[in-house]
Amino acid sequence: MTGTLNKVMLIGHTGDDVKMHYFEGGGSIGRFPLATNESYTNRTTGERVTSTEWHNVVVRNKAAEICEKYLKKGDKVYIEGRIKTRKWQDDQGNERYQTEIHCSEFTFLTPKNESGAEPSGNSQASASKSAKPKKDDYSNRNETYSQDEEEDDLPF
Amino acid sequence: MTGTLNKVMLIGHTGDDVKMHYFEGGGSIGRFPLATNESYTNRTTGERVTSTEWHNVVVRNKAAEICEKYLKKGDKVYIEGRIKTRKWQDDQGNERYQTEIHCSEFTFLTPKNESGAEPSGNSQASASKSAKPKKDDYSNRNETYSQDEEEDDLPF
Amino acid sequence: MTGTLNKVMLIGHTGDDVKMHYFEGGGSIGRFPLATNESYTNRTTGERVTSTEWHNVVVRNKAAEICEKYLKKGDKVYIEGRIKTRKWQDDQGNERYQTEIHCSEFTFLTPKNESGAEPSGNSQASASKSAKPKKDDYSNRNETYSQDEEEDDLPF
Amino acid sequence: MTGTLNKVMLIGHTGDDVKMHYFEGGGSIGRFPLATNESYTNRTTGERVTSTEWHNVVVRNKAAEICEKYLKKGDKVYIEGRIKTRKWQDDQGNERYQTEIHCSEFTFLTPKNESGAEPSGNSQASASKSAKPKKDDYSNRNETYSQDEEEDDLPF
DNA sequence: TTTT
DNA sequence: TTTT
Repeated sequence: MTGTLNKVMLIGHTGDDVKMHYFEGGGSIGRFPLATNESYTNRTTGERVTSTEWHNVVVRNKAAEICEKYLKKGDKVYIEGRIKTRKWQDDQGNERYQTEIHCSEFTFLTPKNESGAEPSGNSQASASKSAKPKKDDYSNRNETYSQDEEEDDLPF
Repeated sequence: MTGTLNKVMLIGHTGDDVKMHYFEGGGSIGRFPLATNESYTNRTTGERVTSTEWHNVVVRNKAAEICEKYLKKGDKVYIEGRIKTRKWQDDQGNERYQTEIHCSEFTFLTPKNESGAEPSGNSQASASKSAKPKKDDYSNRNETYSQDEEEDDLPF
Repeated sequence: MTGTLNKVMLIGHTGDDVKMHYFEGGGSIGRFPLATNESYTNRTTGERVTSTEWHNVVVRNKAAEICEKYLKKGDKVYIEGRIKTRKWQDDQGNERYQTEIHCSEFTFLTPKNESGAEPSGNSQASASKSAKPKKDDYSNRNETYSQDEEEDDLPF
Repeated sequence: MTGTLNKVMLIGHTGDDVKMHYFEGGGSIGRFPLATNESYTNRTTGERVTSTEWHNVVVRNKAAEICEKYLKKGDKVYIEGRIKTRKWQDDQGNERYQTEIHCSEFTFLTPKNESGAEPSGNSQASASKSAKPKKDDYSNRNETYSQDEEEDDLPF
């Protein structure tokens, strides 16, 4: 609302497989860590320094299921979404914050035959069979997936 | 390094003035909170829900000084940068994390005469006087500022 | 398809009102020019040079109608979309190309009371009345609008 | 100037090698075509349609040389830059327009050993030898390159 | 702590 | 054709 923008674009490698969590109403979310790298030259020492930044990526519903199915640890992926910081309490009662990337769009960048684990069967089969595929039909692994932002209102 | 991308683009309103911190070597950083808003309709209740996301923006050196000078609490601004999560220890010795947006580019979006506080003097004066302005000369408030990413290697 | 990305993000001022075109099947498109500005210092002369870039923005259906209603000549707006180059033939039979920005998301950045022309009536009224607003209900001018990318397959 | 934004982000495959052009003063530009793909389902026929969009990418100076050296036809690359439409006259005296993507940043996405043609020698050698590498030293193919936007004022 |  |  009110003319603001909250947009994140990442290209990185996943640090783990997608961990799914299913809700009672039928919704689901998937989570996985994504690493991006920075490298720069330290001005005083002239040394090349590399550092890794880890992002907590969150995907929902159909998109989560697609990621769980096709995205394997170590794969390269483009992620678009927004930043969301969740507040929680640790066991000492302290307020803690966790910043997450809520993903609205993604594109797999690891070539199909190089992915850590490959789904069996042909992921491209279904599209030609269905005259009017639903919006969340994801028949082709090699496609940009765009999450329908309004498809749910899960409490997170 | 290795073909990754870590990019954030925000349009929001600042929640406070820029707080500066100066280092001994001459470097400086500025920090300010930036609010973005989300609004969606709760599917079950049909209610319109609005929520605010707060981002910790960090700017460095010359860019920090420009923001301190021209950016006032409540102003609208476009921020581009990267996500960086800093680790720190609280007084109980727990590891804590703080996610920041390290700004590399910004554009003021609040019209000049509407800004909360206006700098005295003419911010456009210097450019025409100097035949070869330095890269970090920011003579015009109404310009996109692009931080020279390699200009320092401050320990943050 | 195949893991590509085609993304444009613009903040600029509209050079004209939105021109609508209605199709027989009920679809519509709107077009308007958007100006972005660049300014840099000529290295040899030390002069400050300003240049304007004009973008041909194309919006469709409901989004087009919202833009037509609320976006006036001179307004500032954030536009997100993709680049599309259309081929056409001029009257001498030459192949010509026109590059357009097909808009999928936008956010008005001109404060409500400053817009060139204001719609009469309260644009915020409808949301609270309808328990389950349709996705393309745009009851609030001050909101990011996200076009449903798959809602049509118009031949352009 | 004046708080505008002109940003393009592409991930695509190059359609050709980089064509270089050298200026007398020492500057250079490189040009290459970049393909992005779109695929959607035609609503009436239910058919899967794929279309390719070609972008004219322009890089300058050091960045151009790096692209010429490391980027081969068919490689996947991330390109960031701005849209610029050039006006020219055809031989019939008609005004023609050509839209280009002026690249300010890029990241190679094709794994090193898969690129069409590999540079001989070790592209990582130079950094460790020089204590204070120049900003435009590009010792590592696997890095995001950020063009110094103000390094020249070529007339294009 | 912002804004509409 | 916009804006500052």
